[in-house]
Parts: sequence; structure tokens; C-alpha cells
Amino acid sequence: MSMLKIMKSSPTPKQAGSQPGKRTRNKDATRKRILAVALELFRKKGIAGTTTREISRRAGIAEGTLFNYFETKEDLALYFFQQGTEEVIRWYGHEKRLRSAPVAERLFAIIQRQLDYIAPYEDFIGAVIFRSLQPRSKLNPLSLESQELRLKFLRFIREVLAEAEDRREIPAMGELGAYAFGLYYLGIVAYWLHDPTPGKERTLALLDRSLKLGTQLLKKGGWEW
Amino acid sequence: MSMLKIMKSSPTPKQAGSQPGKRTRNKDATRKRILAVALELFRKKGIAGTTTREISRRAGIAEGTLFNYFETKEDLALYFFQQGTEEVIRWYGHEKRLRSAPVAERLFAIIQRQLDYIAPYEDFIGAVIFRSLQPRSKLNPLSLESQELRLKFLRFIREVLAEAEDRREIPAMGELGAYAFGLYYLGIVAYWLHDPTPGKERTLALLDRSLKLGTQLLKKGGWEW
DNA sequence: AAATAAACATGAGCGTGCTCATTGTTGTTG
DNA sequence: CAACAACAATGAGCACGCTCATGTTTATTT
Repeated sequence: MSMLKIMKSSPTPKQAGSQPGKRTRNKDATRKRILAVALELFRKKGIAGTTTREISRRAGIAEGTLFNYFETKEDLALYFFQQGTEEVIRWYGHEKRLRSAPVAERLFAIIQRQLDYIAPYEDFIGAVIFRSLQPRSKLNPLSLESQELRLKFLRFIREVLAEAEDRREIPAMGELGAYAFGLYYLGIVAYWLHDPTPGKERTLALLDRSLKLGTQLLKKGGWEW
Repeated sequence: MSMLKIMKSSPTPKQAGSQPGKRTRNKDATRKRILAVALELFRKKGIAGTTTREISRRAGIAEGTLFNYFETKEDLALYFFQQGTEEVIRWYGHEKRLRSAPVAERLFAIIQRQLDYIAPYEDFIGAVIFRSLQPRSKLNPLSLESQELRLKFLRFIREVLAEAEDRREIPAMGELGAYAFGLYYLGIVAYWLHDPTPGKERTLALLDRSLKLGTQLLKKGGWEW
């Protein structure tokens, strides 16, 4: 009985290789429309200035439908930041010539790339990134996903640092190194958000100086006691 | 005409040394009631779980009156954290025997005192403290005050570090030292919020280890390059 | 004491993010 | 094809934080 299921023909079969059904096509299209509209509005008015009603209206769907696709409004905002993190990880994987550079330079490049990516969302990204530090709670259904995002980023940084440890560029620090870097990164973003200089020069200067300082401190000072 | 103003007697004169008028007395009493009720509810249900309607109702005032006293609900929550910061600064000023201890110990004591103070508000303090890092924005009327609070804290830490610099315990780092410590403190709070161990042992251990490590790193590695 | 001004309290009402019972649509079964 | 089941879209409606025109109380002036 159950074996026969896959044998029967149907208007939109689910076999691999065939076209996706109408249902799937519609959902994908709607999802894309929501993301496009949300991104545009977020950029123009910021997160708080954008209402879910306007997103729905412009995407041509009902108010409630929006929440079939994204559990909360902040979820929607988090999506863009998530994209940024994943893009950086992908990009770093392909950037062969970075591999031979010193740690400080590699970390600099990673952060700079991240900042470039989130720059267009500057006025609303803060609200999301800081939230990802807070613990889960029944009242905050978002935190689970932010935790995942954070873990993904931390695992990535750990690998980068492990590479440097192998080459004896820095002493072995284990988990703590990635955690410390994550915190450092948060500080940079906070600074970046406040930085009024064109091209965020001040942030880049701080980034350059502090990273070199940090690695040299570690080299000279060592780590294990 | 205008000079005569202060000469005339009135039911509740404003001269120094006399009793405060009925208006002032009422306001003070109401303010205290609001704070007491809010604290109780925040502890019991967390910030998000507490409504301004319930606070008002239990304080025996109208919904709108609450916002004559505190501009936003988060303002109300921030108040408690602010109290904590000010209490720690006061306490440190009186703690004479700490003065002769090494930097790491003094910083340890400061953070521990802070954590002890905010412990009862654990489930809601996170939402407030992280917000204080974000930049000001028209949509966030709270930020101005958080900035003030943050500056007060940073100035305090700067003084503690300056003391240590004078005694050549650590190299001179200027503003950056306080900023870095602020960030470190934020990391500790984030860790603390997630720490499930009884008495937050794990946080205390991390605190102890990382502070000693940090100061030794600075001593051995130096600072200027 | 009466009249006026200033400060404060009030609560109906606004727009918000989000829910959920209902209705409509797509895919599956006999 | 008809009947059914699974899924998705809908929008009236909820509770929330917060506002603001109006009324009330306290202080000042005449």
C-alpha cells in the first residue's frame, strides 16, 4: 500500500529531476518578493520605521501571510545579516592569496568584508546584531536562530585561528580565542556604527592598529602561564 | 514687581529649608510607588512579560501618568541598572583596603559587585545593557541616557586604570584601556547571562583567570610599539 | 477671596506586531 | 472525476506601548 504511492502518476510528481509543483513555485516567488520589498523599506526607513503592514501591502499579500514566512519582523532583518556572514565564509574559502598573509591581515580582511557587506543596512543592523548576544528566552523566539548564526561564525573564526596556531603565528588559545575575537568584532561594529568619518576611516584605522597590536602582544607575551 | 515675588507668603513657600510643597510630595510618593511596583513585576515576569497597564493599575495611577514619570518602559528598566552602576562607584570609593591590591583583583571586585547587584534582575537586564551600546537614533529615545550611563562607567574605569598606570602595574593605554575593559565587561555579562552553574561559578572562574591572564599579558608584552 | 496660571493626572484612542478561526487552493486517493 | 486531505492565504481582532486633548489640582497674582 505505501509502496504504491510513488508509482502513481499525478499532475505534479515529486520525483527528483522534475519541475517543482505549483505550490513550491508560488511560495518561492512570494518569499523573494517579501525579501526584496523588506530590504528596500529597511534601507529607506530603517527597521523601526517600517511596518509589517507596508511590507505585506507592497508584496501583494495579506498581513498574516507575512508571518507564515517569517516568524517575526526581526527575523526578517536577521536574514540579511545572516546572508552577510555566510557570504564572508564562502568568500574566504576562495581567497587563496590571503592564505599566505599574516593572521592580522587575514582577520582584518574578514572584518572589513563583513562591514562592507552590512554597510547598506547600517541604520538597522545594530538592533539585530546586539540581540544575537542575549540568551534564549520564551519571550524571544528569535534567539535560537541568532545562536546558530553566532555558532557558525565562531566555528569559522576558530578555523582561521587554528591555521595561525599551526604556523606558530600565535600561541594556542582554543575556544577562548574565537570567543575573544567575536567580542572584539562586536566592539568594532559598535565603533563602526558610531563612526561619522567618510568611508569609516576611523574604524579602519582602529582595526588595523588594534589587530597588529593584539597579535604582537600575544607573540611577545605568550599565552600559557 | 518681579522682586516682590519671593517676599510674599504662600501656603507652600519654596524657600530653602522649608518643607516641600504638596505637589512635590505627591510626585515623590508616586514615583516611588511606580518604581516599587515595576521592580516587583519585572522580577516576577521579566520586562517583556510586564505591561505598562499593570504597572499603572497597581501603582494606582492612570496609564498615561506613568509616561509623565518615565518616557518609555525601558527607561524604567534602565533605572535599576543605573542604580547598580552608581552604587558600585560609590562603594569603590569607600573600600580603602582594595586600594593596595593588584589591578586584577580590584577589577575583579568591581565586576563581581556589579554582577551581584544585577543578579536579581537577571532575566531582564540583558535587554537593557546591550541596548546601551547602540548609537542614538530618533527612534530610540532611550539611547541618550544610556550613553550618559556608559560614559559615567567608562570615566570610572579610566580612573581605576590610571591608578594602576601610575604604579606601573600596567602600561599606559589611555582611553583605549577603558574602552577595552568595557567591552570585556560586556563579554562577561553575556557569559554570566548564559551561565547555568549555581552561584555562577563558571563566570567567576573565567573572570579570575582572564583578568590575571590579561594583566600578565600586558606586563610581559608591553604596550607601545 | 477670587481670578489666573502653571503643573499634573486622566483615559479614550492610535498604530503597532502578531494570532487564529475561516476560507481558498493544491495535491492525493479510491 | 469526485471526495478528501494537506497546505497556504486571509483579515478581523488582540494586547501592547505610547500620545494628547481635556479635566483637575496646586500655586501664584490681583
